[in-house]
Amino acid sequence: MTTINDVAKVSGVSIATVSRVIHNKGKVGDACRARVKKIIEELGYRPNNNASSLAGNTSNTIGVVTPSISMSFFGSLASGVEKGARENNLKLLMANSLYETESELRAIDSLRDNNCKAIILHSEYSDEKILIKLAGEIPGLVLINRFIPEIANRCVWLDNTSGSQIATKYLLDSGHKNFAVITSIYQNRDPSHRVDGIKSTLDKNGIKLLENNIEEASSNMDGGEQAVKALLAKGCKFDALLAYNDLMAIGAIHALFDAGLRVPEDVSVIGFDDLSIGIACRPRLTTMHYPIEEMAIYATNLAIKLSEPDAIPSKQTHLFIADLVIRDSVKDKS
Amino acid sequence: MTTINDVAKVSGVSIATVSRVIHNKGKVGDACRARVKKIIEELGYRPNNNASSLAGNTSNTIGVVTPSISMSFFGSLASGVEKGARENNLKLLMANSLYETESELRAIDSLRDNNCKAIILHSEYSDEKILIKLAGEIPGLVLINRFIPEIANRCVWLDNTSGSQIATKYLLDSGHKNFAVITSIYQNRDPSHRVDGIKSTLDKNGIKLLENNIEEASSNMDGGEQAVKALLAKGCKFDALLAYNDLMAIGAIHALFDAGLRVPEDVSVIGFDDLSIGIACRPRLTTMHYPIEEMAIYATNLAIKLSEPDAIPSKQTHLFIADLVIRDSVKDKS
DNA sequence: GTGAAAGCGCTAACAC
DNA sequence: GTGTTAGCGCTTTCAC
Repeated sequence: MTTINDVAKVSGVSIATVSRVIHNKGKVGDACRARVKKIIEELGYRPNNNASSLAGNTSNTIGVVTPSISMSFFGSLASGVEKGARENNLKLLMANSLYETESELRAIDSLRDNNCKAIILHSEYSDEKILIKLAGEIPGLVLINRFIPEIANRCVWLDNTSGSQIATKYLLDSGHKNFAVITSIYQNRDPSHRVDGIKSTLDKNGIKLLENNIEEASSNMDGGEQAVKALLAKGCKFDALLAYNDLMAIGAIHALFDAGLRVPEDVSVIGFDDLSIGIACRPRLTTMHYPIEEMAIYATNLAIKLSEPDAIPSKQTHLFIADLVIRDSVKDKS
Repeated sequence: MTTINDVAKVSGVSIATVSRVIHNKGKVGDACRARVKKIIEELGYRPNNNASSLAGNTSNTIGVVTPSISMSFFGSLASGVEKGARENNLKLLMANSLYETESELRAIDSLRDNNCKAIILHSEYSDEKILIKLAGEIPGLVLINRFIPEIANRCVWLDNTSGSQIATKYLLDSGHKNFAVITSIYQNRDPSHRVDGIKSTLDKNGIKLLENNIEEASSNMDGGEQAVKALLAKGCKFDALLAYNDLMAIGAIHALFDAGLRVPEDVSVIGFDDLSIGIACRPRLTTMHYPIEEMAIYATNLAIKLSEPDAIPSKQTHLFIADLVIRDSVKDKS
């Protein structure tokens, strides 16, 4: 393995000079710089990141922790962080948190051990106190998809409420009158915000969403099917169905179809997230676009900025808005 | 930041002893070991990975490079590597290669700079020579989804030919007679092997697959739609359609449906890969399961083994077999 | 059993 | 402009 010493020796300069030309800083004579560059090239020298991280007390890695990278949504998230990292010439360290607070914490620790410059954390299960403490300890920590007022500036999140308001409004505008909602059994954060958005919009338009028309289930395709079956079994009548997310929406479409109902002719269905799976079903799913990749890139840049020693604290939070993707699962009755 | 020195000082021993208790090796008195452990706990000490990598000339990271982590298939791959890494107490470094040889190489280099112990590489665009050279330089390099005879032992791959043979056989056994194939415009490796498997199986059963019944397109949903439209436009008649992958298969189902053909009543469709998207369409897709996550875990363990200094070279290659997942897109006419 | 000490490859003062 | 040098936090040989 060729080291900075080898380069220095061959080029007949000191390692300090080599270091200077590598990082393009400090003063180096033009001829000297050119020669060293050439030697580096010839020798195929590449700096050892571990050594420079150790010596410089920084690292060129950024970490991301998500529950499970194999899920489409988190794949997009990771992809965004990777892009951001690449643009900033950083390496990406990844850890799965596996949907529970204990392993989530372990994942974060493992990234810290590697001296990550910044960490993007999608935390679902750790409570706010822990996260606030963590944020205090790690300057480059940014939360994605979660808002905690005390560390507002470290949060990159989506306005779920306005998202579902837009969806509801769209259904209303296209002439729907009887609404049903299928949502997650875990009525915390996102699910509850989305339901709130629906209720408030309906309220404003003089429509009361009956509790009977809300069904909770797992937030996946199966859950969607089950929820719709339950709704139907209760004798619930509706011409518009708002699903917590795309997975549930697709399950819902299947259940509706199995029950002899046509989408969107009999029932309009709208999802949330805009996963690529939304164009695999028929009708293609109308949904709210969750700009997760864009948010992840943003979060990455933010985290890098915050990790710098001269970062200026701010009270600004970083809120994104979902927008409507119109496809074929909603009928225009207006 | 608390270092090994702090721990040593507080426990009144040398750093050598602390290092010994951390790694559970070498001889340390019981009382001493217990005390040091306690102090480590109390101080919340965590070893600095960069320092130990540097000093020990190894690292605790494993790298994975795939074209694009946001695609479902590669998400599963990465997920497998992550699992393998976690089981071995390693961190995962990730890099996207973006579908071209130049950035693929850059990605690999960036992982090497970090002293990765092992690297799992899904390479589509680099040629064999480069990969063979790379394998020579990096003991812990394992290729996934690619077979290169010269470095057979470093390849974890799938038997695409047998996979499509199984699929074809299934269609034959269920009474289909008229076959059509939609495949990728890039007829290298996987796509051509899969087509080969189909042709040979058909041949053996006295059926000739007409060139006219093979259509090439992009290997995604749109490509699947286009290919089927082209087939239909040519006046091609078929009751069984083999798609290069699930994405194309789903596109095909849509195109068939749009043309007024029912799946599977009029045409049976079979995919390949077993992406989760296969249950989002109706009928649910019958397909070949590509055990990519399992393969990735296997590859990770292999790479770790190979990276060890006393690794024994072997001529064994690591071949996996796809198996049939029967759902609803194939009709039993037998 | 335990400690001293020599690096690992690099960065960043500081000196010239 | 360029070189010297003191570490960064750790592993590992070698003494005792």
